[in-house]
Amino acid sequence: MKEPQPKTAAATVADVARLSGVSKATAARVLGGYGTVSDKARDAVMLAAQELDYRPNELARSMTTGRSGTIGVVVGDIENPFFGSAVRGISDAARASGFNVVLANSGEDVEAERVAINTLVAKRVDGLIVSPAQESTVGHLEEIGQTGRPLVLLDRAIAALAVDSVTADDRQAAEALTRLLVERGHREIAYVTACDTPTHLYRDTGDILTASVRERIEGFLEVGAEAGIADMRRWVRLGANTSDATRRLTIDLLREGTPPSAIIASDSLIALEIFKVAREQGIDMPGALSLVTFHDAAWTAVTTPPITVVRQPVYEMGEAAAKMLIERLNGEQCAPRHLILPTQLVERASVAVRGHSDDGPRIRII
Amino acid sequence: MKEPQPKTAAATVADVARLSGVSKATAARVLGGYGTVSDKARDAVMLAAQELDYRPNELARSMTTGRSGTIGVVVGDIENPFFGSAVRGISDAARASGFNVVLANSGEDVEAERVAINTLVAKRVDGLIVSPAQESTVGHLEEIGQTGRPLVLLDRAIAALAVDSVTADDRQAAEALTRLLVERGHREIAYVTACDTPTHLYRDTGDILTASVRERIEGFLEVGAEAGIADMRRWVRLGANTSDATRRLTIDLLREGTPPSAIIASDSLIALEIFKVAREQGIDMPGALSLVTFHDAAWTAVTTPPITVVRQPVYEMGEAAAKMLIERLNGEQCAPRHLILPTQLVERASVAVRGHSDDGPRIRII
DNA sequence: AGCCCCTAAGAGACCGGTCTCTTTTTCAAA
DNA sequence: TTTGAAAAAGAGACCGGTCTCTTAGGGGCT
Repeated sequence: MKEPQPKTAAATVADVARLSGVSKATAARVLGGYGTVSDKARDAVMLAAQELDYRPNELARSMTTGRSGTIGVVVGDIENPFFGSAVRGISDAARASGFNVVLANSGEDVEAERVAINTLVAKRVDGLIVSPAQESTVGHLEEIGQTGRPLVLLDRAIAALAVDSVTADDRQAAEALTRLLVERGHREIAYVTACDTPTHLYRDTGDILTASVRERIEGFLEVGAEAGIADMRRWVRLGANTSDATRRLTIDLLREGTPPSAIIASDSLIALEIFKVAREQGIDMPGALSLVTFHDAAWTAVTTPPITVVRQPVYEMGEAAAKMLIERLNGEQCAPRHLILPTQLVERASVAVRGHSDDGPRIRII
Repeated sequence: MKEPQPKTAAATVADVARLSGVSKATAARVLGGYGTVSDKARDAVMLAAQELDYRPNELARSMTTGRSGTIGVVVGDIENPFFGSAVRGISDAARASGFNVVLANSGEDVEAERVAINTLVAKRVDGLIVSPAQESTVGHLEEIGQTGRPLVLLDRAIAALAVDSVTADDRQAAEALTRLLVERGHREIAYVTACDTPTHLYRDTGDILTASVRERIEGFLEVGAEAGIADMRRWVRLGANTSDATRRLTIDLLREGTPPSAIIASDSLIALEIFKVAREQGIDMPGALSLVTFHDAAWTAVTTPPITVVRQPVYEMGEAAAKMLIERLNGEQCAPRHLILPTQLVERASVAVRGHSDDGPRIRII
């Protein structure tokens, strides 16, 4: 029935036209599904197309139409389940509207991010969804707008950039988490994040170049201040961007003169590593150490104790970002929109109640 | 210095040529980095390019060169950490060789897979990496070859297809897992997989359309037979392809007259759900139920008890697949290669020793 | 029959690069 | 100075589609 023709070059519209005895224009109309064509011509063309195993060349099509039907996505690390879910949301929404996804990993490195964006623009993606590594370096993001392509920021908004964004309500979430701990009697609460500064030290929120993390730290500090905890800032720990770094940082933290009685992890990868360290060191959880984290990763529900988390609607964030982008591609011209999705505190069992007398069990690592 | 020109159409080689006062061909030589050009001309062109904020159009370039510098990847579900790691491996290797990745989710549905492949071919990806949903339907995979594009199968080989593949040693892994359980005295061992048949019933390995799973079940059955366990086949359970399905299936399994004393989960998503069910039902693990799984997902190390797993080199599998594909793209012409990476049994604490007297604790769910 | 409108089809430019082929320039050796 | 080969630059076809513009037919209406 169908003859495989491995060596022959792929059939083109012109080939089909020739075989079916119509002009290239008519064949193109049938194959491209536009214009008006008689049934007779249509049948002839379709037959010839099948005969030649014609496959349209989207590249050529994109070239003339100026639309590639492709959206570029740049995330920090697709291996992180957070981005895994987000990309799935993006990709489902994109497919529903006939778009494809080109994926690039930045490894949270701005330079890699810049290169990736340039490549994607060169490939003529119709629009981009980016989870920017840093807020301070935005030149490459601004350039996207200059090329006339819409951009949607995912998970991390940048105030200086007048573009759409989809984020979770990080500030509120951090406040809820911190307040929970404070209400349970905790006063030594550490906040551990993958974000980093050149000195690896935290002085003020201006140091933090990732909006979502900054918001969280602000919420954390504010609730601490409200509760009258002195020098809350010293409890912020940066640079937990690899499992090794997290491990070292956690051990150092727990070895200090006054170790924290509770830790807030900025993402589930960090929480996992902290959990492992605590378990290895034989630290009773939550008795001696409470742990809460952002991102309701699948595993947080099955540990002993299960972890209290803030659930971010990650899949939905990805989905919303893609939908926003596609609206822009369909001509939506409104002012930049900032969609902030609500989070949900999921209380499980990783937070202990501490007496105010400060006589709870103490961690001791040698 | 640089003038943003938002409304102006993107600058082309011809524009740059005009401004710099050279021919289009010369400008193209400079911008495209080929041919020989005088320093004077080069400088003029570069200056003009900067002035106009020239950005190359990869689409146009691909059209003439016939190479898009893009590889298409079709996986079942990017949300599954298994594929997350694999895609990261692919994407890192691809980038190292200057390739981009277009990602498509099949949702383990052959029809969606077919559509995705057609789209990717239409987009003129240089080659594809596919984790095929079914072994029985290969027409769309064969067509890839007919278009002259190399294909590498990931995680699931298909004997009928003469193409490269990268898999883990599933057979050996299943044998190791089953043998471990048998040696610990287990004789009622269930195997739970996401694969399914039209009847949802398992008769023989011919029913299983995913090579990796078939190999695993064969290994499972063989070790069972060696151990003299009667009718091992009845312990194979299919259709755990959503968390709800897994949950129902697990509860049914544990309610049977003779429930299993151990379960082998075919992937970490299934294991997670089984673990949750066991915990909810108050089943002592491993005392009343042992659990082992394929895929050393991050969480398996932190549960109580931690789960004994088979570690597959997932990232490396993705990496190897991409490297193989790129070799083909660079003209490698050898016969199809089948790379089988070794797995590793990671013994943790989810397997109990059972006495031969069959008097261990029994599961009872009402 | 004459006129008009509408459908169908063809011709050919165009998108933005690459690449071949040809012509001009450069420069060193004779 | 002449000569010749190599280097540099230009002209224009080409990739495979889309799309505009033009021309050829086919009723319906007066």
